[in-house]
Amino acid sequence: MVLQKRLDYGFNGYEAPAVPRATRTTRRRTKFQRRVQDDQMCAIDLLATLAGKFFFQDKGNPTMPSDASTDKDQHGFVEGCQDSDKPLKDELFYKQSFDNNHFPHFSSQTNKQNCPLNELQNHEIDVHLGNASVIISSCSSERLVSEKLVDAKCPNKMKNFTSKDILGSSGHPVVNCCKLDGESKTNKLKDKLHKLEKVSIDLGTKMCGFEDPPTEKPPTRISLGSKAKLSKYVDIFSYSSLPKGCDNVSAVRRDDDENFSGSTHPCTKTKSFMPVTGIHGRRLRKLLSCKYSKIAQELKNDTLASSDETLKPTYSSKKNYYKRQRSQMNIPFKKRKQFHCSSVSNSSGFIRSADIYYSPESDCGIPVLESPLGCRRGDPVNIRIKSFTVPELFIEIPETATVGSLKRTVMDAVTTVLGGGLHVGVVLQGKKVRDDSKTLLQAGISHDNQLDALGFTLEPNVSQRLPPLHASTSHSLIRYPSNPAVTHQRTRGISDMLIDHQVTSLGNHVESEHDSAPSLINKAKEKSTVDSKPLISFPEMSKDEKVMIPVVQKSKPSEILQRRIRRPFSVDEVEALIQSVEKLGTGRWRDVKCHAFGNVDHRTYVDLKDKWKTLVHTAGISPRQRRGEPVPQDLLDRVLKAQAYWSQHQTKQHHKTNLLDQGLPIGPGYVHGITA
DNA sequence: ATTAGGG
DNA sequence: CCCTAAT
Repeated sequence: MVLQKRLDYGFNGYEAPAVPRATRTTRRRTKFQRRVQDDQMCAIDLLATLAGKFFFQDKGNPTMPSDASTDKDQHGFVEGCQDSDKPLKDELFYKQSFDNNHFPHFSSQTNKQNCPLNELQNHEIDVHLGNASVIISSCSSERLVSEKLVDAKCPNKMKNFTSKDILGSSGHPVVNCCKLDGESKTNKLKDKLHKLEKVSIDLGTKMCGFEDPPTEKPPTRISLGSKAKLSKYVDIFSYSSLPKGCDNVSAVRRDDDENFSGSTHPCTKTKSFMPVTGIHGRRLRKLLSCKYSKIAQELKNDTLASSDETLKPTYSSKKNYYKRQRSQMNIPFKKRKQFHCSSVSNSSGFIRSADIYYSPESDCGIPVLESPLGCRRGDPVNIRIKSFTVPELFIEIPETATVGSLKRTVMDAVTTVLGGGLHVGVVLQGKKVRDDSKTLLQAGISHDNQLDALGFTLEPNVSQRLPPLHASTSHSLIRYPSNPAVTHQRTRGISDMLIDHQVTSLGNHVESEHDSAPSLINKAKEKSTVDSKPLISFPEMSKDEKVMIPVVQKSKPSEILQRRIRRPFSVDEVEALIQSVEKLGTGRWRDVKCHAFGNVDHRTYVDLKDKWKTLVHTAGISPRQRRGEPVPQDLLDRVLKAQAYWSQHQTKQHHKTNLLDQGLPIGPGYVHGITA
């Protein structure tokens, strides 16, 4: 995060609103806050770009010790992700083969080789469900093109998961369930299986490059048996807890413990599948952990031949991957491409989606296993969700608000929407399918149907995180005026638009004011909706589509530190500085300040010290490389001489002898010798 | 509060 | 211009 900040700042151009410099005390107090903000912004940055939106956290317990690979934690999430590819290949790529009728019958030895549980548990971290790339659309709304692939298969036997398996014959990653034996009957194993399951899902996800036009992305498929319960189906997307009363059968996990242990498990068990708490905190991590999918791609590129070989290539590409990821993280918003632009409005206003594509044949050629209940084998339903559209953020903020507050506001808005979790709704033929316990078949979602009629809705789930709008004045509505000019901009996303807005609004009024809280307008916009209980409902979208997002305002915006405006030194100032330094020497900046800039408030001794530093540097480089108002060469010469002189003479020694205290600074002989 | 340096 | 460790 620090790096990020530095990069943003650079060393050449300072950009800051001109605001009164906070007192040191204040600055100190806000230091921490600022740092947190940086991190948050970074997170948002990632959220909005890198990831997109459907990075569902699957790791059940973030704090869970990861035995063996402790370095994973030490290296941070990114590194950790990479590390996980070690066992990853083994662990994740487990696949059951179909040659056996009964899974638990392979030798435990083989099993262990193929799927060491201890390793599995080490890598259930940073798993994300599904993947999505953020599409910043030129349309009025941000698009999340998410291509998820959740190809549920339920082979009966486990086998090594080779790269081939991973990629699938079609070249698309597929998710496979895995089965373990031995300790399978223990709860511990069950947990592991759950984790494994998650991993499997994750694996099946494919990372889409930002540069890849959506249309070029391999289609993501959701293949569920007709028997799959809708609840699980939905969970895959919503990452929300299982609906109460759900069945124990799920499309994704149906073959794991149930079949394995030979017993059925109550749905409560399934809940662990989608932990709802702590999502927020782990989200960033998740975002950064897209490596799994990335790896899958790399495996592909590396043309792996055998499962054994998969390890090497993966490792070798680790660094590169890391770099790439890093660099991508640092790409400014506007640099990130967007590709899609199409949105459809829906009555609820917050949704959309869906080009669903249906494919009667399972292109992976993997048979769908039988349901846990021992039912017949169901026909797979392949659903392709081309993209999700996230409603436009509508932010309204006073012109006097600072960029910083705007950013925070946006951040809050985004986190509110994404961090609050999303509920996925299934819409069939325009009707919302509410019964989560229904099977797809029962719900009418089968390959026999025209899946055109199938749609999904994404609904923000902010009600649980935010009190009702009217509950507190600390909430403000963020709205962003949707004007055609903006919405039609291409290759720009919400953030850019917002920034632009800010720029436009504030213009040169950079020196306007310090943080001011966004106006608390339209608070009453709240409208209760019968269906969606969210306290904060989203008004119906008008044609121009806009969504009001309540945001929690920072309690003490006034304390938010602002960077001072940049004030280039004039030649006169430089000369004064040089003269003073010649006399007083370096290392006595306080005195220099008093002597040459005593009445100049905005030039602190630190500034002068910094300026001297840059002057020395400037004098040492070729004129061509200098920037800004050119400093006369003669002045630069003096700088070098003075610098050379004072570097030879300890300034402090002279300090004792000078009479500055009396207001009669006495220049060293050097000055007289040179200037006189 | 200053100073010195790295960012 | 910011941030910090040392003074």
